[in-house]
Amino acid sequence: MYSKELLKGTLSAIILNLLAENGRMYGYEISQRVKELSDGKILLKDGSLYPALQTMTKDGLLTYEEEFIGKRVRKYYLLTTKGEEQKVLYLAELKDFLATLNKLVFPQLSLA
Amino acid sequence: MYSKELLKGTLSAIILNLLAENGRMYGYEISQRVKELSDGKILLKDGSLYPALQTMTKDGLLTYEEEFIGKRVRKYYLLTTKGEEQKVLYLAELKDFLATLNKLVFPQLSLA
DNA sequence: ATTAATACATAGAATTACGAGGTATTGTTT
DNA sequence: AAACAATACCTCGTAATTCTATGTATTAAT
Repeated sequence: MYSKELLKGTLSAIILNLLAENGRMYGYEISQRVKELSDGKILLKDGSLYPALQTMTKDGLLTYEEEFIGKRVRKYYLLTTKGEEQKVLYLAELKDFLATLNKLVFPQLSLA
Repeated sequence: MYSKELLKGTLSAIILNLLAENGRMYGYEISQRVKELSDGKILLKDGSLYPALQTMTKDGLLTYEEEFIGKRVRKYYLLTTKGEEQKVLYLAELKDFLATLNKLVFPQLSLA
C-alpha cells in the first residue's frame, strides 16, 4: 500500500477510466477491480470511494442507475457526456504529468 | 501547470533526488531547476518549497550550510545519511506507484 | 531611479483521501 | 441454528500537504 498522498489527484482519473472501459460499475466493484488491477497495491477505502462518487455525480460527471439485487439496492455508475470529456482531459494531464515526473526523477529510464 | 493535487506526495521525492544528483542546492536554485527540467510545467511555489525544506530538515533528512553572498545569507541544503536512505525508499515507492498507475490507467502503453 | 529578479520566510486556506463508525443483506462454516 | 466473513452502502471529522497571500531585503538591469 502506497503512502496515501501519492493517490491524490489520481482517484478521479482512475474512476473515470474504469467506467469508460467497463460501461457501468458499482462502488464495491470499482474498489475490487482497482485492487485486482494493481495487484493489491492500491486499496480504495469506502471513506474515499463513496464520497468521491457522490462528488463526481454532483459535478455532473457521473450518473447512476439503481437496481435491486434481492432486497439490496445497488448503484451502477456510468459516465455522462461531461464525464467522458473530463476523462479525456484528466488522462491527458495525468499522462503528461507522469512523463514529466519520470523525466525529473528517473531520467535514466526515459524511453523517448 | 498541473492541477496542484497531482504533485502531492511527490515533492519530497523530487527534492531528495535533485539534492542527491547535485550535491547541494539552495531553495531558489531548486525551484528554478525543477521549472527548467519540467519545461515550465512544474512550478514550485515559495509557500510549498521553503516549508518542505524546513520539515525535511526537522525530520533529519537534510542539513544546510549558510553562506554569505554579499550581504545575503544563502542556505545550501544537502542530504544527510538518513536523507539518502529515505531517497532510495521514496524513489522506489514512487517508481512502483507510477508503474501501477500506468498499468491501471494507460494499459495500452505499458512497456513490459 | 525604478523595476525585475533573486532569496528567504510565515500564516491561514483549500483540497482530498483516510479512519472510525454505522446499517443491512447474503453466503459459508461449524 | 449460530456465528462469521464477505458484500454493499453511507457519513463525519481528521490528517496531510500544497497553495495563496503577504512580507522583507538585496542585487542587477534599464
